[in-house]
Amino acid sequence: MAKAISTEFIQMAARILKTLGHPDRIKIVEFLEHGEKTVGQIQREFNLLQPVTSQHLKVMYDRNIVTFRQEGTRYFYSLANKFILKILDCMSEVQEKLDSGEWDFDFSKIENQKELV
Amino acid sequence: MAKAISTEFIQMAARILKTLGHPDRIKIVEFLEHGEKTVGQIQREFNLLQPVTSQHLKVMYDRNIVTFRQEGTRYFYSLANKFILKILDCMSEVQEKLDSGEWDFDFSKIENQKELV
DNA sequence: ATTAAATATAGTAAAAGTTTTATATATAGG
DNA sequence: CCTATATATAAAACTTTTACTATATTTAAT
Repeated sequence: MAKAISTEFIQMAARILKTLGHPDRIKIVEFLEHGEKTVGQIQREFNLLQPVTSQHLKVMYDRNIVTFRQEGTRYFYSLANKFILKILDCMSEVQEKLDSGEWDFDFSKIENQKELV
Repeated sequence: MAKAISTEFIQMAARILKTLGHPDRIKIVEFLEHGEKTVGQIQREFNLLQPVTSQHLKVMYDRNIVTFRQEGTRYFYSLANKFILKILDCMSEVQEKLDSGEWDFDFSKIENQKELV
């Protein structure tokens, strides 16, 4: 059983989880695990529109998920902290368990859902 | 470096992360780690309104984060899968690192933020 | 100077999430 | 049967996200 989590930390964690709660952004963050990438590389990798890519990156920058350095006209983005790495580890660990059949999820309820409330 | 994450899994993970990206819901889920709880227990623990509590639980039920059993007029909620436990572990691990000073975050950017886009 | 490339920013409409207040449902107890 | 308790559901107002289109900014190259 893990130790209880403090209030300030919860606020921050909620922000980060919420922000990562978007398929594009999970993909981007996972891509960045392989090293820093330019906006163009990210955009092409996932077939995103340029402004969408920039916007995702901006949101993640504002929430301390990614950081960047500029080189000429290029912006190289990379992961901003180790929490993100932990979450990525967590996700791939879970996926392994699912793939191996060790764990099983019932996704039936969460398919094709739009609004919930 | 973790293994790449599959598309279907990403969809599901995004849903779960997004849903957990709310302070009340992180607290609730962490509370449920200690064992099943009734709506009333949760509500009192965190000083939430009853409908708010029910709604959080409904959203989390719909997204396969919690499950419940009914006993008379009481509903006992509990965690629905191990992914959630992993995420909780991940969070408390990160908090430990922060507490111990081993890791350091810069939260300056994310304080008092409302809209980002 | 002019143009092209890379990226950011702005604006807006639509969708989703949140909060609050009110009400309904179901079960247990008298 | 009647009432109280526990919880769910509904509806409305509000806030935040998302997606899209258009435009601005900056740097590099000619």
